[in-house]
Formats: sequence, structure tokens, C-alpha cells
Amino acid sequence: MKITCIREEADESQIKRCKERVTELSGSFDELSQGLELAGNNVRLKILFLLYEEQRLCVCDMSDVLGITVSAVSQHLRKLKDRDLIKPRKEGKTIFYSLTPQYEQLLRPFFKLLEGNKIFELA
Amino acid sequence: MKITCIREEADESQIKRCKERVTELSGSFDELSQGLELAGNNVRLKILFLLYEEQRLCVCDMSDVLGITVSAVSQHLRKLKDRDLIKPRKEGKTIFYSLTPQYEQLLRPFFKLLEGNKIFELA
DNA sequence: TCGTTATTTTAGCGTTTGCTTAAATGATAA
DNA sequence: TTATCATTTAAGCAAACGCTAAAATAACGA
Repeated sequence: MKITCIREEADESQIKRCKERVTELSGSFDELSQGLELAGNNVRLKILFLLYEEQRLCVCDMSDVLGITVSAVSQHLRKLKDRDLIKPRKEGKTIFYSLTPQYEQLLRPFFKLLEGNKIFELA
Repeated sequence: MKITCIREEADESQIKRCKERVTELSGSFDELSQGLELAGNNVRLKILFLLYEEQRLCVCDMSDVLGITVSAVSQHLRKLKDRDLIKPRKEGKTIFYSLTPQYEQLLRPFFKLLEGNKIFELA
């Protein structure tokens, strides 16, 4: 496995700078990429957005809205919960999920775009 | 497969509202989730951030910086290019990649957080 | 207690991902 | 042309993903 590519005209100082940057921000890359990976699934993005608009929903209703089994939704919710994107709150028989404040804030720019159906206007 | 969950206390109007929302924003969910999925990979997030900070880099240098083979980097770049997150530009023997303006803009909030190593401050 | 309701967990499956190695382009310079 | 450099593509594989169906919890009410 040849990892190091030595271009003749490579800018060594740039490469060094980048390597240092990647090292020092390593933890942030891990944290953020794991969050984005969760939001980067079609079903989970819908769940997150619906929680943004509706404040709270239970597994049962999400299953109905999204047209997949309760079990499938529950498995998505576990992933989101494990990484603290959402939190559960029990009320009577039912468990309602909500966005955590920090991810509501982090993802707000995207929710705003979705809200206005403005995603395609990027292009 | 039982998709519809009828809770006794379900808010039918809320469910109806959510279904309509999911339907009308369907295209935006697809578009955005596909973009986030790409940014939600550790290696690709680093690539995108490095392009944000350095303006342009070639496969060869990224391979060096990230410590994976040129081939692996090239395969990530293809995915990013296919969805218009980045664009190639040939200069001499070398192909330099840059962020497209629309995704530079879309992802800027995250780049700003990364820049200051502020991801953990979310919690 | 026994059902019933809401949810989670387990098992299993087909598909997709990300990587490596090796082969294939493409383009430049001798 | 041939050789070399930069990059991409193909093949193959182990691991992860997302789903369903079925079993397991958990908690409430008759």
C-alpha cells in the first residue's frame, strides 16, 4: 500500500499544514461526521424535521406518517438517542421524542431550508 | 407487516398534517439527505473542510494528508463530484478539486464550528 | 391476575459501503 | 514512439446498514 504520493510540484508546507489541521481537529471531525451521518439518512432526516416542526412525536405515529414498521422507526430512534440528537419523555403509556436543544440549533439552518422547500434553490 | 399504528389517543389531525408535509417536501428530503450522507463520512468531511480552508487540493496530496490510498480518495471524490459538492479543474498534469459555491455556502455553518474546534461546545 | 397497548430487542436477510490491490486511462516529456 | 506521472476504474471482500417478522419488555387497566 503506497500512501505517500510525492508530486514533483507538491506544496510541502501546505501538506504539512493540512496534516496538522486534521490532527488537531480529529475529535471534531469524528463528532460532526457521526451527527451528519445520522441526519444523512432519508428516514431519519424526516424524523428530525418532523420533531422540529411538531415538537414531539411517538414511535407509533412516526411509523404511521412514514409508512414503515414501528420496529424500523424504533431502531432509527435508538441511533438518534444514543448520539443525543433526540431525547425520550414518557407520558402515560406513550413515549414522546423531542430534539435536544443542541442539535435543534446545529441543524436549524437545514430545517429552515426544508421548511421553505428551498433545497433545490442551491443550484 | 403492520404499518399503521392506531393509538387510542392519537392526534389524527397532526398525523394528517405530517403526512402531507412529508409528501410535499419529499424531493427536498431526498436532495438534502443525500448531501448530508456524503458529508457524514469522516474522510469526506475532512476532504470538504480541507477544500474549504485551502481552496483547492489534488487527489495525490489528499492521499498524503489523510493517510489512505490515492484510489480510496479518488473514489470519495467521484461521489462528491457526482453530486456537485466539488468540481475538478485541470492544471498541467494535475487535477485540482474545489468546493462548489452552493455547497460551500450550505456547509459553511459546520466549517465555522470545525474551524474553531467548537463542536464539543454543543453539549 | 390476565389482557391489552406501546415500545424495544433479536434474528436474519439482502444491499450498500469503504477499503485495498491491480489493471486501465490520459496526458505530458524525452 | 516509449516512459513516466496523475488519476480513475475494476474486482473483491469484510463490515455496516436498513428493513421485516417475531419474540421480549414494560406498564396500565379490567
